[in-house]
Amino acid sequence: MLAVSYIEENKEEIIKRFQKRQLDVTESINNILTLDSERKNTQQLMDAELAEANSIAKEIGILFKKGNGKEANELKEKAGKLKESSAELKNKLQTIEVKLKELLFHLPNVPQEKVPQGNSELENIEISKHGNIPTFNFAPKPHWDLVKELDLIDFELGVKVSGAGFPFYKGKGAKIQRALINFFLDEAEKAGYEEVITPLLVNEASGIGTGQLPDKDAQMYHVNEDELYLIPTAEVPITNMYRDIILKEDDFPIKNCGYTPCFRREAGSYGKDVRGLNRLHQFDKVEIVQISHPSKSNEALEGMIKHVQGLLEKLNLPYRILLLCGGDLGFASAITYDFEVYSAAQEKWLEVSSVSNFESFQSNRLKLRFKNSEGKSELAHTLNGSALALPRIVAAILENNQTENGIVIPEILRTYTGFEKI
RNA sequence: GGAGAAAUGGCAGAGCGGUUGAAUGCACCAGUCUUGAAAACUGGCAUACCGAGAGGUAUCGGGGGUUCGAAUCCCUCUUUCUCCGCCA
Repeated sequence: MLAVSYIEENKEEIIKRFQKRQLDVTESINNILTLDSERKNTQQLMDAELAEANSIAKEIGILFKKGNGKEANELKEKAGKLKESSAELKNKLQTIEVKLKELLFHLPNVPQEKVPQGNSELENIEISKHGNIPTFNFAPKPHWDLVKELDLIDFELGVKVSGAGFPFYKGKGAKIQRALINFFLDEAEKAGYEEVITPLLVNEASGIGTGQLPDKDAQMYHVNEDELYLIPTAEVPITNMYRDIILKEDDFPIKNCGYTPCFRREAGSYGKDVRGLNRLHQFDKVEIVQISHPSKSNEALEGMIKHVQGLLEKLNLPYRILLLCGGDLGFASAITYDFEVYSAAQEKWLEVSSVSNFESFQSNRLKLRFKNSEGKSELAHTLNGSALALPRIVAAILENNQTENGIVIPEILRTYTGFEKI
């Protein structure tokens, strides 16, 4: 959520920047500014009436103490009338505030200057490409065939027990999951991220804080009975640890990491790239989160990119980094880099990580602030990234490392798996 | 799940219808003193919104109500604690 004061001060620039998202926000920004000035006017009127009512109430108190009941009763009548009209103003103010919030909630974040304009993923910019795409002297098999032959992952069993998109990992397939989780967590810890184990169900306020609610509620599983949501990413509980908090300047940077399963309904995505591990309702991910001083957040973003790169290089996977164009940029993000790993058998790039700077967009919803050097509270910046999401990494390892006599486990993982080959 | 008690500033803790945005202590910050520090003393020390400012408004777990006036009374929700039950 953008701050109204920010919109007011940077109106033209914001409208221009939203063109990167292919959005014309002129009208909604004008509406926001009009509503906000209405809000101010109404509040001024209401405050004036309340001030008068308050001073009358005080007078009445004094009169009663003096035993001057007659005069006090006259004042009571006056105060009663003031109460009625201020209640009307209060209603009006609430209506305005609801409308204003509605508009602000539906306005996405302002893309950074370097974000390219564009409509869809086709216009994302490839920043760099690393590693070698493997070649085979046999026809490489896609991971869904490999996992079946080797009995590593059982999709049908998942369908029976839960439904599509909820696989069982078995034997060495399960071990690889655990190995990757531990490897990712160890690397994050080395990079200065403190590990947390979070709740997997969160309340509505948390969903609003990080921007999943009120708009994308169709993407989250909802436990109606208890008004809780299953987390779509550890970003939600980790970032919400800092909701309603005022930090000190020397608390920065705050770095947390956490492994969680992630639950996504993936409503409306049927039929597209959903085979095997490519798209699941439940998957595992290690997430890294930073709370940063506004002046340092882009630097922090660079650090997170380096960290993810390090993981992919240690796993020896060919990957590329994309700078997302405005049209493909997430609702809450000001700038996002995607990491894609090459899948040899599917002959395509699979997204395995998304690293974003949300600037103050989430902080404003979260009321996550810090006292700046002048002693004033200012919104902090939030960032997060996947480091990494498991399923497509597993897919790429299986597919890229297959040989005629088995799948070779990346060297770095062998101390975690305890085996070198499947 | 049942019965009871409670929720006040960074923390502890008063207040239980009327100059209470809130005593007091601790913590913290600044000043005096000191070569420096400690101690002592003096002052400051919540958040948001409105206002150029003076200042105003709201907030004592959340929401609603009674009243001219609510931290204080009522309703409701949430959370915590104690006891009982259940349970990895």
